[in-house]
Amino acid sequence: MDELEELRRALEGAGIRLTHQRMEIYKEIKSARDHPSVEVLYERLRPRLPTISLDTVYRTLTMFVELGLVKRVYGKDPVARYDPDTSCHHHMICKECGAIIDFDWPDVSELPIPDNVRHLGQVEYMQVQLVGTCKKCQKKGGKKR
Amino acid sequence: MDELEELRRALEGAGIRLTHQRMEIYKEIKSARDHPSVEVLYERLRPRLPTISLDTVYRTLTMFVELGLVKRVYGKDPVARYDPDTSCHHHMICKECGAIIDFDWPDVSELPIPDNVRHLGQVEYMQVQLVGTCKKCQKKGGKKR
DNA sequence: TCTTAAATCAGAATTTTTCTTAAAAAGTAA
DNA sequence: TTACTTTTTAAGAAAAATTCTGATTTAAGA
Repeated sequence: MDELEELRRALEGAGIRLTHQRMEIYKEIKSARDHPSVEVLYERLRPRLPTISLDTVYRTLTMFVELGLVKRVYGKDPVARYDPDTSCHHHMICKECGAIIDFDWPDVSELPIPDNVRHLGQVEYMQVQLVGTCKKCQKKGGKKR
Repeated sequence: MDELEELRRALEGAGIRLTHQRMEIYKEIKSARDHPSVEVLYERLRPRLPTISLDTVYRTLTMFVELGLVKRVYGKDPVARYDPDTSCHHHMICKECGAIIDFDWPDVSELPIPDNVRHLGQVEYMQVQLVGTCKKCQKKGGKKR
């Protein structure tokens, strides 16, 4: 089954055109496992799409977020990063290197949102963030970067 | 007991001077309940400290984060915001207006970090993010911002 | 194929954050 | 206090991230 089917349907449903750039950006983010920023995705796309503009990557990812195709997340810096996995999962964020690492925690994922939160508004999704130091940076020890 | 005692001790422990600006920034962030950005804090401080620079607010808050006096969080935008509450609690983030609202969820707060996460690194703290639409924006209905 | 609205590119503009440097303030010792 | 040393600050410049503007190109339906 075509991996672009989800994109095709989402765009059609919203009356948005399926362009070459959108397909390539979709493929790139959907195959990423490191929650890349726009800048990083842009650099990965350039070999294939030498004339693509940074702005197109920004606009397209914002659109993907609005369509629910990807999620926008933040790590240690004020830089938007994108997560192709829209299912319920969680993130470990490294304070040193900024890595964002996925993990599962069914005990939390399966809990219902408690009643005392209902009055805050309508919840779309829930995720846990663990902030700390990743294995790699622990080994390096001390402060880096 | 002096509300600035925590600041005094943290700075002393790190060999950092206690200045007028640091005291005022500390008092301002510690009394805030809306997770303000640097820009917002700066505007709140200006009436009292007309010559303070934005850069001082940035530097000081970064220092407070490193000392563990406050936490840095992100909501819907790529703008750093600061949380004076360093105890375990969670956030509801409104996609519309960007509000960050505190809530408690003891069932999660009291869970131990699961074993399959140990190998990811050392965890300093954990928090849940609920992303959705706050009560106020629900009432307004439709897209706003 | 033609038409037209939508999308893209390139560069400029904005916004957020950090850096540089000279001046001011804080701590120390006489 | 005064003189000396070091840290901190303010101001503006610089850098980084994101969004906007306007001309050109493209997708998709007639």
